[in-house]
Amino acid sequence: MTSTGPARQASLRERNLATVARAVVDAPEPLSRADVAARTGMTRATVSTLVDQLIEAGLLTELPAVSSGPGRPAVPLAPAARTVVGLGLEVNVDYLGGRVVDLTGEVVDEIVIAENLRGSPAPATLERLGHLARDLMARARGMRVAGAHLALPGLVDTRANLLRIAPNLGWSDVEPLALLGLPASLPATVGNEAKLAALAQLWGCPVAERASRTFLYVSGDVGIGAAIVIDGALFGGKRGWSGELGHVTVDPAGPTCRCGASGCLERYAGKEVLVTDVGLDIDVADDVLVDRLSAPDARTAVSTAGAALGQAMADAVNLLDIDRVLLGGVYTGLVPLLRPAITEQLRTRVLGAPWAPVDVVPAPVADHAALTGGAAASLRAVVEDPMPWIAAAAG
Amino acid sequence: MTSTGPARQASLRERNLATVARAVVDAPEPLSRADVAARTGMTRATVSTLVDQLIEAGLLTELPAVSSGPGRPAVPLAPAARTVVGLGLEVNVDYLGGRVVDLTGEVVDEIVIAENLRGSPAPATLERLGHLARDLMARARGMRVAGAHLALPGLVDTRANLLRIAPNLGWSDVEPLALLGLPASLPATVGNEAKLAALAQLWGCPVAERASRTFLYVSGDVGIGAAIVIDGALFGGKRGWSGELGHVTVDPAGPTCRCGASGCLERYAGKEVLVTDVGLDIDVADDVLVDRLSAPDARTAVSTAGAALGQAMADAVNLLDIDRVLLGGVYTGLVPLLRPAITEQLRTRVLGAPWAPVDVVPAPVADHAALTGGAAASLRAVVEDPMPWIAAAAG
DNA sequence: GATAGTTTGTATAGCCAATGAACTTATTCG
DNA sequence: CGAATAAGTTCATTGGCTATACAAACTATC
Repeated sequence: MTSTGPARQASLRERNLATVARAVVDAPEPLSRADVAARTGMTRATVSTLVDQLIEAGLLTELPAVSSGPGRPAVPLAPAARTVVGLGLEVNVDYLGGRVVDLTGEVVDEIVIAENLRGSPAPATLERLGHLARDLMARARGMRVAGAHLALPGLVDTRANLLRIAPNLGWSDVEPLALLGLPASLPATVGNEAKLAALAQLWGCPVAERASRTFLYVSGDVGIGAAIVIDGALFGGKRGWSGELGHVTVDPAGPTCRCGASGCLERYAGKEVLVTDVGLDIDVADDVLVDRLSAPDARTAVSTAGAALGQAMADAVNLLDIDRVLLGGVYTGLVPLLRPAITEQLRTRVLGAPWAPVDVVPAPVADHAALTGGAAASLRAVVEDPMPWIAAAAG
Repeated sequence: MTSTGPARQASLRERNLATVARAVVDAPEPLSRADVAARTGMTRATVSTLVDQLIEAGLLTELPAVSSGPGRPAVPLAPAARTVVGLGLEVNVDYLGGRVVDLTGEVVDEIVIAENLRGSPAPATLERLGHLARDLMARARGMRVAGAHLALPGLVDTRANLLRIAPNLGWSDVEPLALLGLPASLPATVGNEAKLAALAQLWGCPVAERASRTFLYVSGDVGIGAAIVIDGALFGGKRGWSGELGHVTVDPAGPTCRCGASGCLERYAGKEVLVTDVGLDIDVADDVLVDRLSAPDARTAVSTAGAALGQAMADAVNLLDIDRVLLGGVYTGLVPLLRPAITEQLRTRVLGAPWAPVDVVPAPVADHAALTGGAAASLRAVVEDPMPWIAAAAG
């Protein structure tokens, strides 16, 4: 209730350090101190001291100076490689794994174990993942791990780091962090798989490829999750349960869903429906499914799913006023097939469509995006608040 | 793209002034300087200088000291009455008007003209409203008008202050601010009626009655608009077109909507449908309609509308993770009638419902809420950034 | 009814961080 | 080689918050 805290002198430092760090990390190409000053409006003197601190803390590095034109050549700055890293973890129906990413966005290390985890025992599986995570951390010796984010396919209470229910894993009411057994000093949180994957689209790839800062990310798998990103910020809702697109009603008279309601999107466009429509097994690889759905006799299956997806998306767009949708998960490869039906729905059902059509594109980061997103989220926290790292480096 | 600006020393002042102003304005009862210090974490010395400036600027006042218990009696602080005011304006299908509100939340003055404005000519009507607004400003001589917000029932591009389309007025592509002819020095914006009404729920009533800071406000009239408020901030979407709940699809095979799509919520729970269901005219007063819908023979009409409303709300809640819905407009009085059908839908369709049921309550501010909300929005801007007012008072 | 006790509000010295202007450094161009 | 140019650094100055001490205004008690 009580607004934001007081602004002390130290707050100035905090904010300006973050501003400088952001400027360098988010820049498409290396900036000099002078560039940063011009871009942020600070004086070169201020930027200089801040940059020095960020270098000292291991968050930025100086690249070799290159001279172009008259004047003293600029010293280009870039995020430091392999000094501070983030750890992304995930358990999903068909694999479990971890990925280590550094501030440059490079994947430093990863372990991914493909395996069917439907109905696996939560404690044992999470203990295995914890072991895997500790292995990764041991292999990252010399680098400081900023934090870990665990992605799970289900309803995660982000305030309590509690998994309420993950229907496809068959898990419910799990406290995953306790079972992982990570060092207590490591900031760790649990998040929904789709939301962390969305963050990967925002930060987890080279700057040029990054998604615009406002979009809806839709992740198709057995369940259909979504994440809402507005102006570079994830919109999680009150408990982090936003984006349950899979249970938006497509037709109230439709088939019953696992969730107990009727006519949910999942029953029209979920992976289970897609595979059975074309006579495949749920464990089929995504590219095989895409191939099979490209065949002429799969056209009605595809257009039915696309229409349902488009209808649900239209509802979301009408509620949220978003003009860009990224399709991830199984849908990534299906974009060309699904797009006609989707855009038709968006065109007719979105009230604002005449003035700004909605873009539907495949998600740029596809490969285990939630792992990258989880790692990137930890790193983002460092960029947004570098002060603790300065203090630690000085101490 | 380029992050936030630099933090100068002056930024500290700006932020702390805002923090103090917020603390006093949002407090349920008057706070002393010492209270503010304790609550914000600043020192009494700092708070003292800041409070003095805010008093000087006419934003706060000292109330007579009351002594209770030992020690020097505290001087209670409160928002100043009738010094700075906000102006809310609105054109809707059945009236046009303006309202002047001060920092205490009191309505200082208002002019409301009940009148059927469907199909009225936009330029003439807005010029009339402009005249009315100038009258109100003249009558508020001695008070400083912080800003004006015009509420319109339609798609408003909040970045360009452009009305794209207001189907119920029959207006399209209007630039309302130019037609109002307000003084150029007055900050003025145009907004959607439902969104400004939602802001009234947040700020426009005595603190105790204020809605919690996260809710969905649904305004039922001919159209059905909604506004999403998360943590005290309106979620407008990219252009301010969020909350088009009236065009969420209830049944893709349903009747055709004015918007061209089929089965929109508006066709099940809009006022037009409600009145024709019970044989009334569209111009009927809201309380007459409520009375008529309370009759036993209106039960199916009510439950059909409630179920549709509940289904659309469930979609919204699944996407947004909000656990409180305020019903405004015609719906305010219908809450007891509609609630059973609505909550049934929410209970079965909202994925998170087992862990946190959704509250459905009538909106606390009902009477021309958009007027109050528009005025309150201007005042909120003053509270959130008092610095310019300090400077003006000093100069 | 004077005095101790308590809390509010104000004054003053000190500190921290950003500024601006001058200065140094490193390059290109003529 | 020197003039021009731009990057980065140094340093006195300024603004704003903190801490500490102090003045003010009240209650409670002997």
